[in-house]
Amino acid sequence: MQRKATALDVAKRAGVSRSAVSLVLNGRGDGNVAKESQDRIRQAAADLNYSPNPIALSLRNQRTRVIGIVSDEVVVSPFDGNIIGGADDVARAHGFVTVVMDTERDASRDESAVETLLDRQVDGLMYVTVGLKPLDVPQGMLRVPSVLANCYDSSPAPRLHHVIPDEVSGGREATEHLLQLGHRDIAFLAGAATSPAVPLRIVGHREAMAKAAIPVREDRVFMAGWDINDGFHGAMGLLSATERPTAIVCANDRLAIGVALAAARLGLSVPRDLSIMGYDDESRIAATMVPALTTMALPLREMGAAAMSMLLGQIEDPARRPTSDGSGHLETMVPCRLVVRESTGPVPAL
Amino acid sequence: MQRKATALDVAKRAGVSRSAVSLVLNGRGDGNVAKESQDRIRQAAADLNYSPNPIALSLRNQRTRVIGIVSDEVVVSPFDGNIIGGADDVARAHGFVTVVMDTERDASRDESAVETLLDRQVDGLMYVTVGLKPLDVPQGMLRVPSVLANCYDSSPAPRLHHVIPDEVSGGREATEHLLQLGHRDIAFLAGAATSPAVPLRIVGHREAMAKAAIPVREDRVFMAGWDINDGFHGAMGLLSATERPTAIVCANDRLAIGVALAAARLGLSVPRDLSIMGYDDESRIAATMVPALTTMALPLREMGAAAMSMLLGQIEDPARRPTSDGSGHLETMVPCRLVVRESTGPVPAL
DNA sequence: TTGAAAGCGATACCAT
DNA sequence: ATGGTATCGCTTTCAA
Repeated sequence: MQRKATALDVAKRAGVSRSAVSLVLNGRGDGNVAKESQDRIRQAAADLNYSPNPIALSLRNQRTRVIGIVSDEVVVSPFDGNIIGGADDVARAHGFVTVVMDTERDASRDESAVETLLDRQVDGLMYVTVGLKPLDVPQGMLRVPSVLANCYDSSPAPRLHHVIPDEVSGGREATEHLLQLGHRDIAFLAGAATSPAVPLRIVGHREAMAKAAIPVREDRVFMAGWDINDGFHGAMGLLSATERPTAIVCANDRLAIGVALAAARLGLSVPRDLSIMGYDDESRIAATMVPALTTMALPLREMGAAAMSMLLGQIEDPARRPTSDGSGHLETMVPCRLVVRESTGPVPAL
Repeated sequence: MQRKATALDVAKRAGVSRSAVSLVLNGRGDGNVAKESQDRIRQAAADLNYSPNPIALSLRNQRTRVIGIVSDEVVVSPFDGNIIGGADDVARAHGFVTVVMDTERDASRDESAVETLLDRQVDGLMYVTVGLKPLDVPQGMLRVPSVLANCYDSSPAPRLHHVIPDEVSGGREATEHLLQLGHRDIAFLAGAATSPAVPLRIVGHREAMAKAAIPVREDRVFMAGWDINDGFHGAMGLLSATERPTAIVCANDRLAIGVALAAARLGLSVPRDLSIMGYDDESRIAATMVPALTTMALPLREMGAAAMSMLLGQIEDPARRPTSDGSGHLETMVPCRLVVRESTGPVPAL
């Protein structure tokens, strides 16, 4: 592997000095360097396939064009992977590179991940979580421009901008979809109590029911958990009763799988006898379920992109960083998206 | 954010020169610097919370301690995420950081991802794929130490070391597990034809059947696809026939979900009437299925760790890089791991 | 219009 | 034993 061409090589070939090369290649040639020299320099650079050494640039400019991303569990999750994908797209488009450190659900690794990244001189930081949650913001994040994606500063006076999904309207629109199909007895399997998304979605559900003037039966709304077996057991309880709901909204697509399993075991046909809604639009799951799952898609890519745009904005214009006086608008809320497939249908005739 | 301490700051505080600081902090103090000065230097470094600037180090040493990882689709996959997790663990333990670029299934982005990474002066490269596959190795990977994880050089004379799972024994052991439970009529839903893992697992299946002296019915082994609906339709065909298999091996856990759905719809109880095996041990799926899935776990973390160890070895000792004469052992095969849960059981009595 | 020189932070060689 | 100096590759200021 022969050494890459440096600015000096280009200068020699063009018969000028390094400074001239630098000026021209950075668009500040006009008025400083003779038109003719400019051409020679550009030609030489092209010949040698020159591009400046980013390491040297970083050292010189004190900016690395690297964004550090800390994630609580990307590497095992199809979810926030998409947030990172959206963020990375935006970063790449601006000539930045992302370095992600995953703490694998071990919050005690947060600080050290941030320090490692800071040590590497990242220009900005982003913290991404799989599920919506309050975050005990690592100290280091306050030292450089930073944003939060799918989580929010848990301190009394939030200091960082965050981007989160609009869970209330997500819950509301899910229920509204079912309402429009004529359902009146709708159950809501709401995930696990630890997630702040849960109460928000329930609020949305209640709003929709209230608007339709339908009372919410308390035994129809409960925390089930997040996994297939949770959905299964929740549904078995709901569906074995003499009076069973005609539709079930699940807090994620895996719960919906459990519900579908339960329905099949009980001889119920979906969506003829029972409508099922998922949440997340999990890739490789929702679209290929049998029947294909109607679900509420989380706007993960958009969230990642929005968070990164916000961050890059702060980096290039430090004035945009949130002020410590707690003023200003620190929240971006992205709407969820209803995806209608085949697991929901008209309410069965009585 | 006040500036970080530099070697010069430490030198001043200790009343010595930068060189002395460098020597001492790199363990080459003895014989060069007075014991007393050494102590003062170490003390000063601790006081100032000094650590060398990695950017400056990179420029100076021409090594960045950054490993570039190109992945074909991590960000949407719970699978190779684990490979990367395993790789990252090892890298971190050696003071390296990983930068991953995901091409999101667009092979035309391979070269540019590699170039971006190379441009950033990574010390080594790793290419990771979700499923086993031959790889058209990006040119750039030949310019620095590189390894392949879950894929292999498709060229006639492989130039890069690769780490892959032992699919043949995976297929064999899956079938053997069922054989031990007394099953004789075993179906094999084998994924999609495009994956090289498919024929390998089938070979394993046939080996196991042959060893048990059971003829393989050709209508019992076929490519179904990789998704839930594929498993469902495959199983509906298999299970609606008058003579149905007592066990089905699936090429992944999502297929197994489809099979379970079909079984439930047909009123078949698992594992009483039908045993189902998955493959992958996909997180959040296999362990929480109803019933919990017996499955063949892919050794993803181990593969990532093995690949990274290999790579770091090559970086610190270039002599270990594969020679272009095609000699040497370029393959590391990692065994799969049977995980027995509840979806498999004794063959039903006739 | 051009080139020489300083500096970003660290290491290694070479005098002293 | 110690400190001065060149070097890594680049940008920027300043003199010519």
